Amino acid sequence: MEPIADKKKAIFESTLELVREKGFHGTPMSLVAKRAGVAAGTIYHYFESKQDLIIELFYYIRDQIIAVLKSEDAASVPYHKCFFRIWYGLYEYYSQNPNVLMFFEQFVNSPYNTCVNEANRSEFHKYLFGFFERGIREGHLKPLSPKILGTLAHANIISTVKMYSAGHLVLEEGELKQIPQILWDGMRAQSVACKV
Amino acid sequence: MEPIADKKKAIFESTLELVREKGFHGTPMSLVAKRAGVAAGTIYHYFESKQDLIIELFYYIRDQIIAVLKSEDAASVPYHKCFFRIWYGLYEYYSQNPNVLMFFEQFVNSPYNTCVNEANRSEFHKYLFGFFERGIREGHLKPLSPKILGTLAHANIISTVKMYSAGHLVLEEGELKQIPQILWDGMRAQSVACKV
Amino acid sequence: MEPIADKKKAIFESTLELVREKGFHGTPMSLVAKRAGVAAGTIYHYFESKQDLIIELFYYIRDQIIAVLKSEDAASVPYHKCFFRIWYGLYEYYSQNPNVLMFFEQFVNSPYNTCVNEANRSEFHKYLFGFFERGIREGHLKPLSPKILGTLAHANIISTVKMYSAGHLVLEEGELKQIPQILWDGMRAQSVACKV
Amino acid sequence: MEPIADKKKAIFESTLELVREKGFHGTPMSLVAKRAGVAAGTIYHYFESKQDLIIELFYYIRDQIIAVLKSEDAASVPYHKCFFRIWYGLYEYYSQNPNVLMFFEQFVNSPYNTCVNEANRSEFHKYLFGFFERGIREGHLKPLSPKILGTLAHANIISTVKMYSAGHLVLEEGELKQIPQILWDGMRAQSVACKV
DNA sequence: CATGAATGAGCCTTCATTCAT
DNA sequence: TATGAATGAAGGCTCATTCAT
Repeated sequence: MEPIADKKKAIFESTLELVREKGFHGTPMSLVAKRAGVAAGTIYHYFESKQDLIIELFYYIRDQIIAVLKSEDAASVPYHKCFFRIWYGLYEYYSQNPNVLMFFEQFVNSPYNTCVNEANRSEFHKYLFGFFERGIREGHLKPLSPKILGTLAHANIISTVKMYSAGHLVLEEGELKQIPQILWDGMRAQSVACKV
Repeated sequence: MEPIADKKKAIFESTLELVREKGFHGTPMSLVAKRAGVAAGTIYHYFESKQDLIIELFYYIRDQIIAVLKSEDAASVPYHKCFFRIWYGLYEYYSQNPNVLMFFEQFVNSPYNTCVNEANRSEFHKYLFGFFERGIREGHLKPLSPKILGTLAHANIISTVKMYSAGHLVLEEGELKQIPQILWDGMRAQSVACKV
Repeated sequence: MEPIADKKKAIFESTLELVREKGFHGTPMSLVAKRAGVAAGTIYHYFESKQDLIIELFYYIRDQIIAVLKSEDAASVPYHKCFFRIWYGLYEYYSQNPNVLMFFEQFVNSPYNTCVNEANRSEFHKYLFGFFERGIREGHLKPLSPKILGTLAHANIISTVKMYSAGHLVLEEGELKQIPQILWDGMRAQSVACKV
Repeated sequence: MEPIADKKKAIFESTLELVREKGFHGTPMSLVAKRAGVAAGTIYHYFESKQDLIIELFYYIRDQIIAVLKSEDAASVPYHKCFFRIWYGLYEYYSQNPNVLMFFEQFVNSPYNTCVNEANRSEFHKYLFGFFERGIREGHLKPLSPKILGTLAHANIISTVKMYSAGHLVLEEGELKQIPQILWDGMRAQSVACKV
């Protein structure tokens, strides 16, 4: 992976900020350019169109998130522990990159989403679902579809971040840690759960 | 609540369809008008501006969802049962009104959202959180913030609907019913859970 | 043929003038609008795009020229006389509508031309060639392809008008009338020509 | 006349091709550069501006055409024969260089044309008209203005080439040769014509 | 109330031209 | 000489909104 050109990165960051502040529609290319410190025309050296910029930005972010997933998943660590590490890893990433989260949410519910081919879109899901598939196979989780468990888990993380961002979540000492616990309690194989 | 004028409703439905098909940005007033079978100017007799139309539509939908909540909640029914009835009620509603769900998701992540005052926005949450507050108070659920439980539950429902809409969810006999079960298992008071 | 809306005609005339003055490329829609006395957006009520405007204008003009042809051709008049009447008729029309001529020349040598389907483009030629076909059939003209004779005749007329417009043609009493004479002398059946 | 630098010639040829394919407006400097195999900036070492490139290209072509004229005109050859040789010479040149013809036609009807001073523009005409002036003086042609005869003759040639390029001209054995004949029959002094 | 032609600000995009390397 | 990334003015087009009918 070669390093991304400075200007290109500046354009990405500028877009990310503006989309959060004003939404896709409220983010003209002229403003993206100004905040990135480049001329309007310059964007078109790096991206074919606004749509292309948005989609490439999506890939750029997706790769970051995949990197988080990979760094927290390890076959050598007990599954239970990985589960919580991934939860916290993604939680941290999204919390510290609120621009990313809002961009992602808007992207998914936008017409741009339909322009991303299936293979590219689910690169992230491949990793995520893989982790849950393993949990099911090894008997840690309820025997449902990995897609279902993965999707629900991700939704749980994102909702938590959004509550926090919106100021609705009081982060008392122990409150945050109970949220992945709810998820785990719901998903773990019940026989194990009640053996205690 | 007086009944909504026919044209107003037609405009609402037209907007809802178009926003799903083309997103906010791809939904010009002229198209809303055409599909609603009215002239462009007519919309401005019912709504002050496009923003006003969007926000009023948000309220219109929110009220439908609140109605679902109310119809499934009943103090006379065991809490556990209400929980699942609400889950299924909202699941059904969103499934059968996919326009609504996409509109909602887009609305929340749009600049329009910031124009809705806090009181109005949380009308729905008041009911939702109230239900979870009761569950905690009566000892059915883990003693967390009702906001957290309510938000997580709603995210769980919406994710399920979206999986289904995207065709990722195989609705085998028993698969669907396990999803609210995951939620319940995660949220219920653990002492109770393992007493069995 | 219903009368053309006032605004539409104003846009046509404005375009015609500007294209002569500044060429296709030097004629922005904003200027077309300003000179036509309408707003820029208004043009797009009447035409889908700049290309559409140009092409419709082409048809508009073509119909005027066809009308000239038709008004001068008459089976009841001796062929020789019709020939000269048509020559003068077109010459007059082009001379008095120099905007039209320059537009036409530019249109033919522009990429827009390829957007006009064959049938539409040759509506004018159908009439023109028809006249020469008759001349050949009746033995007035050399037995060549009517397409060739028609095309050469039209080029002759246009060249004459352009010389005049450029100021290169001194319109002495008898000079102009010798030009169609050259054409006629070249095209008429030789046996007849030298019988005299 | 020093020989033209290789790159300069490549730029000329590239421009010529592109103008035919896409018209003036559809021929950006960046594309000219790419097809010529040079960088965009390089063009500006050879030409001051796009306008300068176009105008210099016009002269470049004009000189080629003048060369054709000169090579076919010879005082030692009977006038009648020269007339046909020039006709065929130009016809051949334009037919084999269709890029040239389209460029020329577009140039004449473009705003660039007004930038060429009169003296330069009519360099070609000087030769052309000179030939017809001689024809008149020597009694071979009708006693009209040489400008008129020359212009009509040139238009006749160009029309023929364009018919051929468009595929409208069936080049049967004898058909082509009748076209300059038409021209000659029209222009030659009539007393001579009918003496036969 | 209803209409829809008209408006014009603002957006995405192109492209002739420059200049640091 | 040669390069090509960068510039930014200008153009085509959209669309929320108005208003005369």
